[in-house]
Amino acid sequence: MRTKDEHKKEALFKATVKLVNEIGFASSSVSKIAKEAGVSPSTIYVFFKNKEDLLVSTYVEIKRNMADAFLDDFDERLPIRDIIKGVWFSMLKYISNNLEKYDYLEQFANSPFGALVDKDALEKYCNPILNVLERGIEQKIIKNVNRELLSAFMFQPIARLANPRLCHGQAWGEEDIETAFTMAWDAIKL
Amino acid sequence: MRTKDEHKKEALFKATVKLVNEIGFASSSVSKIAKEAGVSPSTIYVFFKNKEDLLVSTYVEIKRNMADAFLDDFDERLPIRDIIKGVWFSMLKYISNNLEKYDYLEQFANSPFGALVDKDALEKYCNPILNVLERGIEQKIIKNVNRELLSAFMFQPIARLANPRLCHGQAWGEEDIETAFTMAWDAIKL
Amino acid sequence: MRTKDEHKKEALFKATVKLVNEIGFASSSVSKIAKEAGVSPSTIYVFFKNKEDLLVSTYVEIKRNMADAFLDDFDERLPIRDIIKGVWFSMLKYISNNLEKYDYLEQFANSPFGALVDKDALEKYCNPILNVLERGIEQKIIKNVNRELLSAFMFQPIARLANPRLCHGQAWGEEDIETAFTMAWDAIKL
Amino acid sequence: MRTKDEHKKEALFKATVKLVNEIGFASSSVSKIAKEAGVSPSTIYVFFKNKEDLLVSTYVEIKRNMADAFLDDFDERLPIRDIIKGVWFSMLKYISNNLEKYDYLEQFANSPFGALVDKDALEKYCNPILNVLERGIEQKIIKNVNRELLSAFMFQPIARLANPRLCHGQAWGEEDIETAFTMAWDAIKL
DNA sequence: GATGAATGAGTGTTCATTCAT
DNA sequence: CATGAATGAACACTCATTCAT
Repeated sequence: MRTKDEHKKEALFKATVKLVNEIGFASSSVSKIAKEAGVSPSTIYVFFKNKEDLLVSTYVEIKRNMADAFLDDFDERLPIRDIIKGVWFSMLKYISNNLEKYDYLEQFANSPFGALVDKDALEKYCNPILNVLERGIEQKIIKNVNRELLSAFMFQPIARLANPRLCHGQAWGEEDIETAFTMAWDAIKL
Repeated sequence: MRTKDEHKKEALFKATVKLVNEIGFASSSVSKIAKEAGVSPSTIYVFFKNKEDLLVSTYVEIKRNMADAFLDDFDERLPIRDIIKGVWFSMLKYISNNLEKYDYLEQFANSPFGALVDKDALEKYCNPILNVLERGIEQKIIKNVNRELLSAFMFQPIARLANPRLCHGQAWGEEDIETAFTMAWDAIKL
Repeated sequence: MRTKDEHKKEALFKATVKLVNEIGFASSSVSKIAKEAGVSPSTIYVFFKNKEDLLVSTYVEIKRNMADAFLDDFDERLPIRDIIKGVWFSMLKYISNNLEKYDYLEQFANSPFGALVDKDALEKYCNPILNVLERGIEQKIIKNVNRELLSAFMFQPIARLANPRLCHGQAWGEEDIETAFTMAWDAIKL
Repeated sequence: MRTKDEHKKEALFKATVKLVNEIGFASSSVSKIAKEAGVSPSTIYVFFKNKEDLLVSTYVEIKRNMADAFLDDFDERLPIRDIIKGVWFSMLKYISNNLEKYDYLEQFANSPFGALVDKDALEKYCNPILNVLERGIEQKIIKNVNRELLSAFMFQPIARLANPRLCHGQAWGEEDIETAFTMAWDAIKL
């Protein structure tokens, strides 16, 4: 028997992300994705159970990839503000350098497929960051408020800043980013 | 016969929003929308040029409706912080009470259709708010930074807090909202 | 609006029967049937809910048609043997003249679709014949045995005689048919 | 290694019959049959030229098996009526005990595949029975009519009685079967 | 001998849209 | 104005079969 070609799976992930960016979730059909990936539509069903499986797998793949990047130079021994600043910059950098992937996440989450993923399983990737926030609260550095609020003010604005659709192609300089982090920190610091 | 027309158009807007919420953008076909609205599929083409026109019109309709609500009890003569707090609470209230419409906006914006709307035309609804921010900057109450940053930290977190998909059904009490606004204000205030 | 074209429904029935005869139940696809009927595949879904509905409707249509033919010159006042002989000849004649339809019935019945039809509803067409058999039993003309046995020996052989697949194209003369009925009658008569 | 082969071929016959019974001719795909038999789809092409060959071979296999059973306790020296009664009971018994196989035969015969089998080759299995009928005719015990008529009245009703689809699950007692044979004999006896 | 990878052709069905009324 | 009839194009998916191993 022939051996399974993992390049094809990779190509399918790539094609899916690219197409969803170009023509949107709704219009990204199986056959278009196949053509973009340079395989036959039926080949997709060798690697994935069905279209849903392809889309969800692509999502999970990106999420895992992203979580790795966020925690890349994560160093627990630094002062709390510095740790968070590190993560914050990692996020902005990753998103800026992977706009296609980020856009896929957004479109995926804002679709009925979003409900299909095991959120809790994915959230455990964020635990190291959440733990740092907890420590900050204990040390009276960070406001002791609902954790969702902390996340919302720390990380949500990044989504906007990184999204060229929302910020009409505004390019952010080093200075702006520094300023932005200061604002995020002002929001959550005690 | 004018009245009948407008009823049908209204019904089509409603049906579109409802369906997109229930089954998503991709699965919301013209005929399903027509059936939900209680009209024939071809009737849609009496009111709209095509499917795209229907979706975009629905979007614009909601945007206009929303902007009205945001500026409902807008009073320029109040202190700046109070004005902004008023708008901020209006937004959260509107979104909480109109989750279906809000969800439609999200799905629409995160799709290639988003690019079809005249953003500038819509943004002029926000001018009164932006003007208040300008005054705050002049009066050294608000940080003099890129305006996108101000918007991002003022309003982006609301999107997260109001979105039950992202905050798994967390219900926000009066206190939480008060806290959240404090954080937003901390972020932008000088 | 355009008015529904009943000719097309008729053409679809005809095409279905013809194709099932030529290439069999298993190979008769929706698109082939559409092409044979000279309509678009999607037009089928204007007249029928789905493929199953088309096949079942075709079956029921033939059954009704057939029952009418069987009872065509049914005359209750004749002697019992003559009534049955009349029906018997009608059946053989109808089947011989409508081999395509008969073949469709056989293929349909010998398929999982067969289970989908409301058998009892169809059997009521046969009630007049069954009633005659009952009278024959009361009058001690016909054997008083399980009714299924009577049907099996009266009518089942017809299926074989009329089926050219089973009788390799044997053509039946007047005499043969007369003989065959005698045999059927010998089987059930007391 | 011969043994392994034949196990797989046997398993494929079994799987084919089972699947055709459960989901019908049309839906019984090569890959489903392979899965049911516990082999790879491509393995089928080791044993059979193609799908058609598999289906036809299964048919012939059953036919051979069945003919053996029919002539199991065939004893030429008995009186003619007893010989025929013996065969008749063997048929009914075999069919009742092998409904799956019988159902396969029916579905197969009522399909264009039916035309592909060499009928004459199969019919030679029936020669011993036909010879008995000839002797019965010579001895003026059996009606001297077209041989097809004799077969039709002798054996066709069995198909009906044994087919639970046609006789809605009617269970036949010893007495009923005795009666049924009497009717068959009445039909053909002089 | 036996297999899983791979595919072009085909499946049943729904799509957005037009047309005649 | 409003509609149901009608369709070509597309949909997600499965098919029988071949091929490299």
